[in-house]
Amino acid sequence: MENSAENVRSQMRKGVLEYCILSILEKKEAYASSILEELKSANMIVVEGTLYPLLIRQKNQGLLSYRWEESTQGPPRKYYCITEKGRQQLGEMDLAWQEIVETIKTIKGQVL
Amino acid sequence: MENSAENVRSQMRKGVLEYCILSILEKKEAYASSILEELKSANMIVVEGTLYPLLIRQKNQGLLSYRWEESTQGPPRKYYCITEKGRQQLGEMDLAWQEIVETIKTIKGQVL
DNA sequence: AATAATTACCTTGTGTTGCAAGGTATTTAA
DNA sequence: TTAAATACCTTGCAACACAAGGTAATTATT
Repeated sequence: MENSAENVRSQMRKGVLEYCILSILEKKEAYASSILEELKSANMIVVEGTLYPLLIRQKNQGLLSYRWEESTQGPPRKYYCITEKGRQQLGEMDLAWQEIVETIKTIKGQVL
Repeated sequence: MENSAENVRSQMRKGVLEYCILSILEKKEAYASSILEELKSANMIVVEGTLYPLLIRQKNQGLLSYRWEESTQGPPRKYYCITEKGRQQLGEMDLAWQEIVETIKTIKGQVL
């Protein structure tokens, strides 16, 4: 019914993906395909059907803005850029992430 | 429409909660209310409506078993216990968690 | 004895998220 | 002119967390 190992990873990605996107865009603007590559090279497998709706959601929430840019090879690219509101959200996410990492450490206790 | 800071935490909990439950039950058997308390003391806020379906899901997947035990104060308690299959799943989750922590570090890059 | 408080269990309905599996449009190479 | 590559996007589904309810057993209070 499910590939256990892959399902485990998929579930853990939830909620962390938005954090990853904002973190990537904090450094420099990027378009969807390049974000996919950066995630892939960081070992986080994400598919288009996940990323596009996510970017649109974050744009609708005012966390991102975008501009079109012609490409020398292929169709135009939609470059996303983090907004001030996005930076604030990212700050909250940094805190939330650190808290969760600490929580897991606490629960795993002396085992780890 | 949403409390941003709390929503961020709620989303990040997704997928990690199952990991927390198995980790808690790895150490010793426990019943729902005591699991709630342990999570709370580790700073992870979870409500009953989240925990009960989760325990039932994990039991149905064969990751947990349970037994009833009378209580000296109140109704009987349902003590959950991790199974061998649960331990295997926990092993996969340990790996998945470490991978995600590494991934975030990679993405945050030299910033952190 | 009747009522309230406490402790423990559980369910239903809703919104969010990730994914599989599709699709459209532009440019370049064959 | 056809195919390949690149880039965009949508629809339908399943899993999850949560709010807001509810039931049942024991003990304390009136």
